[in-house]
Amino acid sequence: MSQTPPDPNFEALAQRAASLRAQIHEHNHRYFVLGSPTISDAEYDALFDELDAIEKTYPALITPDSPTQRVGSDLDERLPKITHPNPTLSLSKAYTEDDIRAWRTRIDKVLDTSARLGYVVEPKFDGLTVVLTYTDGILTLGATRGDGYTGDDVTANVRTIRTVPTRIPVHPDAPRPPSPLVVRGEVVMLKEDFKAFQQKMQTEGETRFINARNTASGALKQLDPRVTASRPLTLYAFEIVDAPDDSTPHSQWQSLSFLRQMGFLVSEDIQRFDDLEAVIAHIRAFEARRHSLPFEIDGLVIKIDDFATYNALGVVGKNPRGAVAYKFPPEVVTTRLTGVSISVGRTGVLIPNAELEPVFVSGATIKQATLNNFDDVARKDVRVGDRVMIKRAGEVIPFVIGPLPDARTGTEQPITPPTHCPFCQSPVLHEEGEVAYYCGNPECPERIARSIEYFVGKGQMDIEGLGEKGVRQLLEAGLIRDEADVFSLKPESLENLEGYAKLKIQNLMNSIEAAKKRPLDRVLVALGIPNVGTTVAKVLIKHFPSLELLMNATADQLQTIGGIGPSIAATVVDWFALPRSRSVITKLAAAGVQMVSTETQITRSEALAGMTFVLTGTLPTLTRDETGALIEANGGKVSGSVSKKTSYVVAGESPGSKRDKAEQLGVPILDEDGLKRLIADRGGES
DNA sequence: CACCCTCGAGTTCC
DNA sequence: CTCGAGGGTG
Repeated sequence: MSQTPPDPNFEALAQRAASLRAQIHEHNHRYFVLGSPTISDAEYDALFDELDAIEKTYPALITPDSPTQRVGSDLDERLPKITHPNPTLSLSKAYTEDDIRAWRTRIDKVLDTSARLGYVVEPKFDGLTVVLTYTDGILTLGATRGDGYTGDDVTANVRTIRTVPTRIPVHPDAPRPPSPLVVRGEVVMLKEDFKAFQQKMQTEGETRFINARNTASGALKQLDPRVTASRPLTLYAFEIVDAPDDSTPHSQWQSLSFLRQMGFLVSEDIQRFDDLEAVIAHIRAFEARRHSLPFEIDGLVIKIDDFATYNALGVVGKNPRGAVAYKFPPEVVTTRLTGVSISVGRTGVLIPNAELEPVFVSGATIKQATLNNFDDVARKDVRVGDRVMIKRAGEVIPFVIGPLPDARTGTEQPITPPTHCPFCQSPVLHEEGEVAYYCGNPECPERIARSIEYFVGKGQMDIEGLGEKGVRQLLEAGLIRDEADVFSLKPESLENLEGYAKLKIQNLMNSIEAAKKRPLDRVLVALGIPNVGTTVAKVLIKHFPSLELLMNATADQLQTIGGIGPSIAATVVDWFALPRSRSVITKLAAAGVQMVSTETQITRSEALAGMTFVLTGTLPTLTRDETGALIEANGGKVSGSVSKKTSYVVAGESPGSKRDKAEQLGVPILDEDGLKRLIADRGGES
């Protein structure tokens, strides 16, 4: 060992280490004792790793009480303690592919061999590790991992978990179990179970259950096993800790089948590889589908398969050398809710938006997230100033999971629905039993801006070159006041506007001209009548093939149409009764916008008549719109959600949850070719 | 009246 | 993509 050279930063690092130790101690206390953490697991890990790194560089800075010197504890003083004869060690962590390769290189040094090694890759469950002891096949002890050496005795609680065999073998013809048999497993709450449980508790006014892991942990540590029994826990077995030598497998991969034979639930998402690069490729692929797993994971564990080799590798510090835990980049982080802004949609609904201290999650810096509605805010009890947990739902849309109430200082401000529209000051409306709060003023400038944005948007009038910014600009310049004014824009008046060059103006004019020929059902959608989207608009136009006719229809007449109930009928009639609506329609007609249905419904065949399709993912050659048009042209229907009634799901590259749902319900799945073949087989046209 | 299916509306970042 | 709510059905 060489002498550590003096470092000008030594003082600063010593201070930093002390501060990290204090922070980690506090968070340990909050997490393990109070059960209410104020930072996310990933942030905790980051603090820990930073301290660990400092101490590795300057071992002189290690103090006996440093959190790095012991394995984290989750002991609960109310429960009886047991001592583990075979302590559970923690695994060294890897955050990058190179970390994994480095792990392999360290192995080579120790073994002094480049022999081919087998690897088993398992999900790293985000739950609680428990140790189960069986004597003559009877479950005699169930204990939490605790700090690895000492755990809580939760035998009675563990027995209530359905996937824990209390007596093995489960099947009479299976081999007799060795005795004693000590098995390690992970107690988790499956995502689906957690969701259902959370919902159930919410209806009973309990909103504390924020994440599956903490809920599972709480459930397992109940003093009354009946409470545990009422919570949907699942145990996955993943390791044989101890058993008489001659009777058990000699590799991890074989132990997993052995555990299955004994009647334990073992995850199906475990694989074995002979090559480290294959392991890495697997990890990369796995990360993409981690969300379609039934349980939460925060990474993958890679183990050397062969026990003899694994044991020969020994232990360094508190980590076995034969395994490594690869951690996914964090997906749940905490940040501060600095404020709430209110937006008004074109329908008048007021939506609270969270303003966040910028934070990096799942590949992007988030500084804003929707809070959906005020019911949600009240249910979660989020307040301005709170530290909140954030994730990106489906990897994309930022989502506020909930506050960390224990991090409050007392200065946080509750969020209440406004009594007046922030844009036009008119009183806010709220129907009893409904979630939404409305600005009821159809002339509200913000609502009008939103309506026009929607009107020119894609899928409606589809005027290219005119987006949100452009609409606001035109409104401010006084060039438009409503939807119809878009059609009377003059090239000359645009010239003075910032950002409008000759070519851009020309393109915009062409686009506006083209919009006059949109089919009537699209015009109807564009008008933005509440509850009238593509489907409803099509139905309405079919029965009332001109705006003139539709405008004069009564609610009773509308209700006779299938799919139109009292609610839609009322909103349609009400909307046409508004002076603003009538004026817009008159102006549109005057501007030359198509106001009658040309009704040359280009149904080329009835090949798909009576069938409903749901689209997900990206197809190789057709766009989403083209696929939909193709299906409709052949008499089929396109729907947004998968159900038992769905005939086919058409899935392309990187499909979403709909594909999984289809598999669940047994709905057949087609690719693009499959769809084309189906149409051709039934005499349709592509 | 309680379900299930379907639709509509709004959603972030770059 | 997800939620809330409308419409229809048993």
